[in-house]
Amino acid sequence: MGRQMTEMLKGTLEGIVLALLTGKPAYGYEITTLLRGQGFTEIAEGTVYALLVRIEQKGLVDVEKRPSEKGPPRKVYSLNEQGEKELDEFWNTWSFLSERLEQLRKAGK
Amino acid sequence: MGRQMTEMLKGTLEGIVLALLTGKPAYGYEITTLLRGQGFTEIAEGTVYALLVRIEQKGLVDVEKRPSEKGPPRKVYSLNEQGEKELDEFWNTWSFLSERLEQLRKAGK
DNA sequence: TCCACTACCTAGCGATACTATGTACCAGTA
DNA sequence: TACTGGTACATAGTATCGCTAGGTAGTGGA
Repeated sequence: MGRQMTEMLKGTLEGIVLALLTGKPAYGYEITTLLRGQGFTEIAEGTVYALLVRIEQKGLVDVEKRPSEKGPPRKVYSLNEQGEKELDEFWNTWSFLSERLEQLRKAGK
Repeated sequence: MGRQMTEMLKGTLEGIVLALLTGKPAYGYEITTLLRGQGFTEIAEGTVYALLVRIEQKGLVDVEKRPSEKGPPRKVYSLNEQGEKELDEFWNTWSFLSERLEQLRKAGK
């Protein structure tokens, strides 16, 4: 992963995962492959699991264990009310930053 | 500063400062007030100086010391060729992330 | 003399993504 | 049986970066 991308993902990756969970619960392995499918090809598996532990401890998601046909049981995460609130704030923060950066980009050329 | 914003600035603040420097050299105190003027009202002064040290050590900027009428001498930073290259990469990384997030936002509602 | 503004700098801290590695379950196959 | 590969989760250690909380120094005005 590029150094820039690694740093830029700090803070945004959590929002990305929360966004992925809106409406459709998912488990860690699934989230990793989802991210890879969306172009985040170099996200480390361990990064995702560590993030999931964090958002669970922050109380942003509910967890349910479900058996899998193909391996160890899955931990399915679903966004709860607090998680939705956090996601709202994330979009607000993102919008602010995004607008400032687009202005800067325009000004630059 | 909000926790989310603090984390999201990681990686982007460097790009923001490099963008501010395109075409118009500036010194640290000036950059801090510029940032404040653009809405980043809570950027800590120390953060800016530490960042400037970093981008200088990475060779992204040239530095020139100039006397000031109102205080200690200023260190004026100007973007060099390598800095412009880094800024290009920054915009690429930003664009990638930005597009993914806008897709996610659309999908979410 | 004291305060405010200008201007720069730094040590220590907290949060987060990455690296590297380990564990475990199952199916197919040689 | 033994091996391989895919599924699925977990974590210790590291590096980076922004913030906190100070400090130093020059100038001018109350």
